[in-house]
Amino acid sequence: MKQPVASCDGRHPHPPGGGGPDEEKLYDLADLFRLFGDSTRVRILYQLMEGPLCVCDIAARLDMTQSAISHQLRLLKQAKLVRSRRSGKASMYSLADDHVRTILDQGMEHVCEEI
Amino acid sequence: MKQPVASCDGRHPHPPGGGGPDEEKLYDLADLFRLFGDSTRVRILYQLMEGPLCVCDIAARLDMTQSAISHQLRLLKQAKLVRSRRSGKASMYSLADDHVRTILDQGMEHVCEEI
DNA sequence: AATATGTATGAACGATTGTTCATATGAAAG
DNA sequence: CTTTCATATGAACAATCGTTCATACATATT
Repeated sequence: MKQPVASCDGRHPHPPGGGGPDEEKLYDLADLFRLFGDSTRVRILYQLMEGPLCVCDIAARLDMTQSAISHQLRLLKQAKLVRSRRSGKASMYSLADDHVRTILDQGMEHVCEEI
Repeated sequence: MKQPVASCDGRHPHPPGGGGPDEEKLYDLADLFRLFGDSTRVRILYQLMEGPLCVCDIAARLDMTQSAISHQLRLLKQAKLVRSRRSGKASMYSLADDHVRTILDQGMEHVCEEI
């Protein structure tokens, strides 16, 4: 199902073979967006924009179970969208970098303009 | 399950009630990203970045059935990410606006940097 | 009108996903 | 060590999703 080559230099309209641009990277791109494509995860990320939070605080703010939040945080962490550090018996989570903010902002901008 | 209020002015850390920022808009945001969260749709959009295409051409380029592509195009059109115009018996699809390009570029940038 | 070509769509099916439940792991307090 | 509090995780289940198949609709050609 997957096509072969890919790179990230850009600048290659459609390589003679005809697959399309950056074929393989497109799957990574979809994987990235898929993580932002769930309301629970988006709400978690937005909570973290205000600063680090532990799991139970996020769960409380979102009125969801600790388990549900923890599962989603695991996905976000795997994708390096959030970081975590132990603090006593709590785990403090925070946004991994400004990329996350940028992507959320861009998306929110689009949703709000909504021609 | 859904929380009440929302707006898009930004600038309100967390309204006293305690839901979070822009509660309702966050669902729209997730819905938007969800559309970018599928490799078929992302590949379609990338093909359209090079210019308008009819359904069967997209299907051919992506080596998928016409039906599969048509179904996805319907979703993309509903979300106003693509436009379509009839041209003879073919339907020509194109990106709806530059927002789509921006979001794809932003995402691709992140995937390519990938710290 | 009949045929051919391109597109749209409903139903069905398999696969993926998000939540819950139960339980395990980790860390601090008694 | 035992208990308590916070977090992590595997299994299971319902819901959602993407593709296929069959078929309907639309436009052009003969």
